[in-house]
Parts: sequence; C-alpha cells; structure tokens
Amino acid sequence: MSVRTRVAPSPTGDPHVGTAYMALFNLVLARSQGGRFVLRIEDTDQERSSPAFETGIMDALRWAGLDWDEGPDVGGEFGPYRQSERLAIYRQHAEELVASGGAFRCFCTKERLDALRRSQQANRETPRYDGLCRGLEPTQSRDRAANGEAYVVRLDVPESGTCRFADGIRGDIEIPWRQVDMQVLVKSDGFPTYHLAAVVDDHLMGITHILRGEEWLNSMPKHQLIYDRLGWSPPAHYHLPLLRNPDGSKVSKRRNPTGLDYYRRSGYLPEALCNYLALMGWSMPDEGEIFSVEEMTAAFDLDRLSTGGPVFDLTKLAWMNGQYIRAMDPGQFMDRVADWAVNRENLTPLVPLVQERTQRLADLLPQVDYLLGDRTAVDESDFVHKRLDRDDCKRVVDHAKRRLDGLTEWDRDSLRDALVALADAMGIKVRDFLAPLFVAVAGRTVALPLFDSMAYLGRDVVRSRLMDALAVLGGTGKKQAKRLERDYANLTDPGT
RNA sequence: GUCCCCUUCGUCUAGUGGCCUAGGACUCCGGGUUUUCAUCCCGGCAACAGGGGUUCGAGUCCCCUAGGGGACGCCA
Repeated sequence: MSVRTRVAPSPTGDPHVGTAYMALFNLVLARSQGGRFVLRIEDTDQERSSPAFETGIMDALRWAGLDWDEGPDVGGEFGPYRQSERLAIYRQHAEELVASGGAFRCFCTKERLDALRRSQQANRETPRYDGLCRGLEPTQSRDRAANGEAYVVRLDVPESGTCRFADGIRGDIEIPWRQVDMQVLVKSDGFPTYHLAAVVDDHLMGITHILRGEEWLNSMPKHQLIYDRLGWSPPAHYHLPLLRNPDGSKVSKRRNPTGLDYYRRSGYLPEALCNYLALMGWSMPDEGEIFSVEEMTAAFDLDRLSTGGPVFDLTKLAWMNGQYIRAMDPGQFMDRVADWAVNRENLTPLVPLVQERTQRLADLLPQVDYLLGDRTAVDESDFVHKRLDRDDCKRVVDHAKRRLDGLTEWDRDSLRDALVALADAMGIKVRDFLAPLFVAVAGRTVALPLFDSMAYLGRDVVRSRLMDALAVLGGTGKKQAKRLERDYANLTDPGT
C-alpha cells in the first residue's frame, strides 16, 4: 500500500510554527516514499473555528512551500477534507459504536461532572468519568435520547488491565487503562471530538503513517480502542517531540514568536525556516546542516528522528537565513525582496497615510521604515512622558497587549475601538495613552497613525514589539505580573 | 497529585558496545582578510544528569534516583 500522511490543523487561531513543523515531516515522509500528503481541516470546535483562520493557515503553509496533494481547496478522492462537512460519517460510526457496546450515551450534567472531577482531584486520583451512564439499559438510553434529552457519546474504557501500543520513535509503551478517561466522542451539539473524527478520517482517508506531536501520546489508548472497536487496524504512529521555549516549556506565543506570519513579515525565507525546522527533530546522515526540503526528502529516514524536545532558537535561525540570503545571486535577491514586501500591492495601503505627509519623495522611506523592517531599538528614556511615569507606561503597554490578545478582528477600526475603550477604562486621556504605544510599535512618538500601523504590521509583529517594550521598561516580575493581571481584570472595559 | 515521555557543550545535534583523548553547527571569545560594518577564513572556551549493575570493554544495554516536559476538557 502506498504511503499516505496528513497534517490536520484546527482553524482556531493564527498559523502556528508547530503546524509547519508537523506538516514538514509528514510531507517529507510521503514524498520520500512516493506517497501522498493530505491537508485536513479539523474544524469540529464550532465555538472557536473560523473560515478566516482556515484561509490563514493554508496561505501560511503554502508560503512555507509545504504543499499538499489533497485537501479542501484542491480536492482528492477521499474528500471532503473539512471535518465539518463529514458529520454524517462520524454520526454513523458513533452509532455503530453505541450499538456494539463500544461506546454509550451519557446524560450527565456539567454540574455533576464538575463535582466529580473536584472530588477526584481532592483524592489525588486522575480525574476520570465514573461510568454512571454506562450502566443504563440500552432501551432506556434510546428512549431518553428519543425524548430529546441532551447527551454525549462516550467511549467505553476497560476498568483494569494495561493498554500496550507501539510508537515508531519511542518503542513499546504501556499505559494502565485506569488512567484513560471515558472520552467524549460526540458532543451534545452533535459534532465529534478530535478523538473520534481523527481516527475515522485517518482510516477512511487511507492514512498509513501519523507523525504528530508528543502531546498526543497519552491519547493513544483511546485511539487504539476506537480502531479496534471499529474493526480497523491503526496506522503507524510516530510522536515527535514538541518545540520548546528557551525555558524548556512547550513553545508558546507568550515567550516566543510562534506565528508563521511573524517570520514571513520579518523577512525570514520559507526555505530557511523549513531547513531550521527540519534540524529541530532530524539530522542528515552526513551531518550537513544546510539542505533543501528536496534534499531532505531524498535522504529521509524515520530512524533519524530525535526524541528530545528542541528549544526553538531564533539566533541560529537568523544565521541560517543569512546563509540562504547570501547564497542568492543579486537578481534572485531583488526578486525575493520584491516578492516579500517591496511591491505595489504591499505598498499601496501605505500611500494614503504617507502621501499627505510628504513634501519630497525622499520623505517616503523614513516614514515607513518601521512598517517594512524592524523598528529601531528603544530604551527606557524613549518612553519618558510628561504625564506618565515608567510604571504608567508599563501598565499601558501591558494592558494593551492583553486587550489585543483577546481581539478577534484585526483591522484599523477594531483596533481603535478596543484601545480607545481601554484608555477610557483606565482613566487616561487617549492622547497620553497612545504615547507609549507609539514608542513600542514605531520606535518613536511621531509616526504614521498608530491603528493603521498596527493593522498593517499584523498581530504577531505587534505582539513581539509590545513584549520587547515591556522588557525594555524593566520587565515584569512574578509579583508585578500578578498585580497587572488583577488590575486589568478589574477594569470596567466595555470591550471585554 | 496520578500516569506517560525525555535527558551528550548555553542552544541544535553526531554517536546504534571498542574507530570517543566524545565530532559538527549556532552563540561567545581571540586572530586574520576588508577604507568602516558585515561577509569570509583560522583558532579557542564548552557536554555524556547522578548512582548502581551487565560486559574484557558503556555516552551507547538494564535498574534506581534526580531533573525537565507532556497529558489528565462536550479544545485540538
């Protein structure tokens, strides 16, 4: 059987560097075996999923050069490739599981489940559903459902014994069934959870190898159970180590730029990023460090995947990017610069902002420097303001960052509404409030309009500049961070 | 707390029982090339988490301890 792999992002946020990491390895494995690489959109969380995120993820993966052979936009014979369009398939398999006793309907209320979890935690047990509804008579279960009572479908899990499975990277693993929860497979809104949808799709889409994050290792017993109960044999699983922050924790936007858009906007080359990502979990047999995805594909070997969680180190990525830049001939370089940002399409939105502020054409570049490239480095003195002291500035930047992190829309008007409301809530005049933000974002207090600038720069770049500003202002220790958090929570901000 | 995974220079890694006096890369330091800077070249600092075994021989195999990470949602 020919090799088929997939990457299955969920469109609940901006494109993440971890998604590219997983996509890279799955793509390379498939290509190295003459197989196919599939993109599947896991939009089963109705609350958080959005088409805008889906588009963003696909754009970013394409930018990275991680193209798929089958997917929602390019089709394929195993579609649809968007889980929200496959609900009937999941329902059918869920019913099959319930009918065969592999799963059961659960009518428990949220209140009961919360109380249960609390008492188990108090007793130092792994929180786990207690199986109350498992004892329901099938007829009774069916009747209650038919009467319109809300329910979920849960996986029936053995009370004792041990689950054994193999991981391609880590070998044989044993997990006691006691540790495995009776996972919800179908939510009360009728949508499947990840566990059901992924297993069903991986089987139906003929996926042969799953390379996914180590975070899923503990879910393997559930997945194996579903494969078994449906009469399927599971694909080979490889749990890759998670990318880490410098402090060793799972990579997160609080500590690192994690958005692919950040790297794109900051002028990293996709081929350098992929090369670097490859090094984060794999090595060339000859120890070569600079190689293309094609070269990696030609040499790929699953046995060379590493086990330890690598720290994502911007310094080495920057070095590597420089290697790629310098390897170009001048024509290529010019093309890449134009392709990146110095082109009509990218510059057009700036024209209305710049033209009215311009006397000579030479005025153009100094006005847009911080929008096209990095802003100048700032220090504490740049924030000095006649009505705001250092702590005020820190408070403004901190709260603005929190407010912006919670903002779903990212356009000029949304930014203005959110930040003006925040200034009001903080009791600071907008004019004063904006000053530290200008410094943080533009590197100076006189610049093009702030909200336009932020909209243009994008979320990831703005977040990283605000974080840098916070650091420059002396950083926030644990105590101060707590205080700022409380202070922010107590604001009567109509926008939150 | 319970369970699972992981552990070689600060960071990314090579190493699959003798080739290891542990190699490469980034960073840093020193030197050279260069009108400056950068590039480039040369050199240097720096690690097998600890303890027990197995073996003629252990970074490599086993066990224990410690440390780190992850999971424990009607999120993925």
